[in-house]
Amino acid sequence: MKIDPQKPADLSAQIAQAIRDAIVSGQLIVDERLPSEAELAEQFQVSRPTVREALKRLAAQSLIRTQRGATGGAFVNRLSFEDAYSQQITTSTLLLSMNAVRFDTACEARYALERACAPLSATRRTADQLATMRAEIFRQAQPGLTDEAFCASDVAFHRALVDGADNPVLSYQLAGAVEAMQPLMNMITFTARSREAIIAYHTKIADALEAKDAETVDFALVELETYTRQLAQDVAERKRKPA
Amino acid sequence: MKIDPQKPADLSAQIAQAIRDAIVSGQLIVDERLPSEAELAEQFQVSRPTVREALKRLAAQSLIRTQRGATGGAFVNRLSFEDAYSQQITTSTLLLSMNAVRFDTACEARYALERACAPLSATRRTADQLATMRAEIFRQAQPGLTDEAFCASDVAFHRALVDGADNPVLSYQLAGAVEAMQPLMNMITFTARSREAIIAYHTKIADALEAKDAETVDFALVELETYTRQLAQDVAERKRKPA
DNA sequence: AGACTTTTAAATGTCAGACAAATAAAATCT
DNA sequence: AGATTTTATTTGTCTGACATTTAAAAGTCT
Repeated sequence: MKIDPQKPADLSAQIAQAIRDAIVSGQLIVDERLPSEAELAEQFQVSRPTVREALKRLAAQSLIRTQRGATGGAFVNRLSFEDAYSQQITTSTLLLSMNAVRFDTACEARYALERACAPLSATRRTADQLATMRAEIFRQAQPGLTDEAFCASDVAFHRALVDGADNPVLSYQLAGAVEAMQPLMNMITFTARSREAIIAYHTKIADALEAKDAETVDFALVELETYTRQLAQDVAERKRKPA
Repeated sequence: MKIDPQKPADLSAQIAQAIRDAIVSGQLIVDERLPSEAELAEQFQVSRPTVREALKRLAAQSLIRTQRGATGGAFVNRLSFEDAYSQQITTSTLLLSMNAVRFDTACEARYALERACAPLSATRRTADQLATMRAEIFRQAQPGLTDEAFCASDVAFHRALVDGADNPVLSYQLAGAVEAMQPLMNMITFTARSREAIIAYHTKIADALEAKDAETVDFALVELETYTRQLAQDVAERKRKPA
């Protein structure tokens, strides 16, 4: 891990990469303490600020955590699913907004992934997750709900569906896909009638999950996808011809 | 974005979060230049090293890029799919290795997601992607191939399948799931017979994709998943009773 | 002796000021 | 006009210092 040729790029980036490699390859294990900043500076033959910049890079990825005080230092962090979620959501959101991904593309991806969860969810969903879905459906039916609140509730509903698969890896992967769609969905204005339609689909999904009927869940998801894409298309067309 | 109460945590983390929020919310747009480090230091009433640590955090997430020289500075980066891939692979790999996710869980997630791509891939795969899959199958049949090389080729094969869906969002989401599995797969020793079996499944998948037969692709993937999980189970049992 | 308080040492967090290197625009020269 | 040199700006790095936090060691009192 000591390797550090002084030729090409930023020293702090090189040092960060060296430590990152050591973590990923397992040379540094969880909760192990890194040498102090002064020691690392000596080891890499750089100054302490440079080492610190490298450590901050790693901290930004939740690969290490730092602690002050006598027994403090930088420790290899056990990456939690929660940390991974939030990073993924940030990344996915930016990816979608910065690359001008078409609504259809994002929508297709989201529902393809969600349908992958559905059969598992139909088998494993807990009563608790079912209750969450019912509660969100109830919330969505409230009059006077803003469009944004409606979307947030929609995300919570689908999140419960995904978590029903009882597979943390799947939940992690899908958190990005579902939540990153929210800003795009927020561009849609939901009329009372369209809300009613969406709630009907949600109810159908919840009912089918309760009955552990995977096929019906899948069918309802396809319908919901079609309907959502139609809504977005209408909005786009109305924008083109505003009068 | 100027807000910065000096109460709780590290200043550099706060500053990074403030700038990150400005980017995510769209206040700072792609390719826009941030104020110079000296100006930021003045603006936030901190020293330049503190600002630099904050910027390094953002650089670690590929949110900004820096450039030296007269017209240099820190610029809001257009997050590329490629950057997002590599970040996701690092995160997923660590998540799997650090949290001792069971092989079955990861495997289930991977194949669930891959099956989500399959119908799209059956419709849209290009001749080029098909050729890649054939080439990887050919490589997998070479005698004297190490287990690691076999796994790497396996990843490349499945990667081509996923890319066949022609949906960058899906490709991005699945890159992590597929590639992060590789270290786990590397723990399996592939006998000549098991390689033969896997190659047979791969061939079946490629044939079905060529024929645009989504149903057969799905069926073959299920078979491959079952077989892979059986292999892993055998390895685990042999470890328990080594004699 | 045991419990409490004080001191001390080690570590990260922050600051100030300086110089090096890169880079493009401005100024200068041929 | 074109090529060259100068200059200014900005990031990258270094040195040295002080502040803050924290736990262990030392000391004190009952």
